[in-house]
Amino acid sequence: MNRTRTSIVDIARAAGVSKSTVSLVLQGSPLVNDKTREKVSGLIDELGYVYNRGAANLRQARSKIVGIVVNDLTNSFFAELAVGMDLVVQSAGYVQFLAHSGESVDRQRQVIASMRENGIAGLILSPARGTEANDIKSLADSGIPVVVVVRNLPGAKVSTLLSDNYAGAKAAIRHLIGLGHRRIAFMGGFVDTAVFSDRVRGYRDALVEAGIPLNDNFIIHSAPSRAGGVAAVERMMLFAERPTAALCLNDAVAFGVCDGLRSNNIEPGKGFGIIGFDDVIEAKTAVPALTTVSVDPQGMGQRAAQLLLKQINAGQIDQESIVTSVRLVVRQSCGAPVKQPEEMA
Amino acid sequence: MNRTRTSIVDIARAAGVSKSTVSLVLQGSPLVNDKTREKVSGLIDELGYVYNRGAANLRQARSKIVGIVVNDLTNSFFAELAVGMDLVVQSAGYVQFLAHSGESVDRQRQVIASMRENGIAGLILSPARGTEANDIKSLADSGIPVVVVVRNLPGAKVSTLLSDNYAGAKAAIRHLIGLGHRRIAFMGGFVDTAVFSDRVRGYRDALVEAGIPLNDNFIIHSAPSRAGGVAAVERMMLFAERPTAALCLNDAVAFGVCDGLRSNNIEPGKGFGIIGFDDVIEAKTAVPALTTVSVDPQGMGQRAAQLLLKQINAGQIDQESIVTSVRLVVRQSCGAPVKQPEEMA
DNA sequence: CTGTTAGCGCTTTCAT
DNA sequence: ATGAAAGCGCTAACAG
Repeated sequence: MNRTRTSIVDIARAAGVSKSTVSLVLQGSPLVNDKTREKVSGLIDELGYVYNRGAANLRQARSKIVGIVVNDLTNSFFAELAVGMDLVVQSAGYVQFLAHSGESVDRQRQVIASMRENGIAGLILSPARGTEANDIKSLADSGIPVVVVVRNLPGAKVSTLLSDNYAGAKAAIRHLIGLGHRRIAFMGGFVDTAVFSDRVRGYRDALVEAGIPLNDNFIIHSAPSRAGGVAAVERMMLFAERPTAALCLNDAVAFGVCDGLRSNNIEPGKGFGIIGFDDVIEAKTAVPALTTVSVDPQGMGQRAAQLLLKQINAGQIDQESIVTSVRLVVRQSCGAPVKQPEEMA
Repeated sequence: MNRTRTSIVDIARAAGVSKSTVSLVLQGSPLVNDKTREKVSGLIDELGYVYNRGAANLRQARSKIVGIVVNDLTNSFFAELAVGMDLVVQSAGYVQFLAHSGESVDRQRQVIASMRENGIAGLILSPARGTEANDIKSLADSGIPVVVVVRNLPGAKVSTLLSDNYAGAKAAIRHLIGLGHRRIAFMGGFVDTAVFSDRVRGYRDALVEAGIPLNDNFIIHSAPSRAGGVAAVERMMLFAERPTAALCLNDAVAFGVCDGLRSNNIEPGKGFGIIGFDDVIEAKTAVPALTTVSVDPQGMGQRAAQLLLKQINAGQIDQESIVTSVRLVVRQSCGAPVKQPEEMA
């Protein structure tokens, strides 16, 4: 209940040594005599001393605090991302300012500024929609490491963790093949995006790897939307030898494919294997049992934190490096246990 | 990219004033001449000065940092709780250390210690299972306000936010009455707990309020477990005039009631209105569409944060005060939109 | 209105 | 192995 906490000098006086000695004890220095160390340590918890890390930070001009700003903690994907970060941050002896931007760039800017004033050693940002490279420029320029996750920030000179579309597509196709499918389509999207071509490449390579002949008709282009998914199914229905499963460019397309299948009296999941990339995370709750390909959020969080800590310790920040994260996770909405397609056509 | 950040003296020198003056400008003091203020402010963002809150904290022996420790951020209930706290903490100009204990008391203890060293002005704790009053005693004794939420910590002399069982029960019954039910049972539990009697009191009062005669047979005692729920239904089936709905002591009982109804060929929700108190939060995912009575997590988070800030600003901590939180929220697992019983018996 | 002075609690040479 | 002294960046009296 003391108004002024007991400090290093209090325990120094009590032990009859100088504060330097106490400081050395605190740091576990080997230069201090065992007997004094013992006495000092005794006093330390006898007097209920608590270390003032703020003072140390000031003196040393560094801190073991990292900032984490997440666009939507309410979304279980991001919550798990945060938990993954928390795990490694904590084990490394750091603490985190963890804030929720609620997809507001204003709030995000504000909170980043505040964290900076509070002396964070680094920042992990899962950007709010509409964030620009500029929003983290001054921070990064001041030499504080920044790691961006999940969403890309074009033009920002910081390390970024995005999902590995190629590997993800490959894993998804392997999954379908493992379920016994041989005729597998790729639905949705056009050729002009990097995302599309990476995913198609993964799709192709996985088929080749399994010795399944490629059939270019099975790459069914359409708008990357729910309507596009419906359209793709309609197109597919015309085929003499129809696919028994499909990988969809994203979850919106996948929803559309479900719609399309149902109006053709095919039960998605049962009659037709279907996996969607989980891009439009916000829509996740819309179709409960959809199997999706997505990054493992906790794992991604851990990697992001590790990356940040590495940069902090190196005292040097990566410029322009883009790291990609792999890992297929079959998830339903709500992170509930996996539900697989139970039969195949 | 400077190794040493520009400080208050740098800008003082540049402006040809003393650092006190700069400090005053920073604090928006009215005692400073408009012209100097202008010059100083100009230099401040010209030189890219960033305020060192740590130094200020040290000098003032206080901080605008609060600690928040949550037992499971992965659970959407607690994630939303955290978001509610974040909202008010941030608007009050504070930052938060937010950590996830993962239901580990060790981890929790560790993280609280770390936050304390980092100079938090207060702590909000959603305790890990097994937490004891002792775990926060020294913190509270040192004069740092602590607010405990969701779970009670018997013996802890701190303010605590728990749900208001009486009001919750009342709200639940009103809800069922609003759906047209008149014969409503209360299932599960025995008389010896405060929780039980509060809930039954709410149940009774709501019925009286609606002019529905009480029928003591409709209070069906049973173990507060899933098995207890099944047993309660069996008992109920013997009644000549059966209830058409029930409020269950907790969600475990409610699950049991669902089981029991199904084995009697009654469809829960459709054939029989059923609401469970949402105590066993961990079980939430087990029954997707169960209607539950629970506190609004965001609202509770906000209230907790407000309470904490009030205590921080008062410079004085509540001892032994227990605040209760109201508010019926009809939720399914995953926080998905409400699904109501669509018909009544 | 503005400058001087004296720390907050710690770490860190540099002596001893 | 331990102490003395300086100083991190800021605020708070107190003078002027």
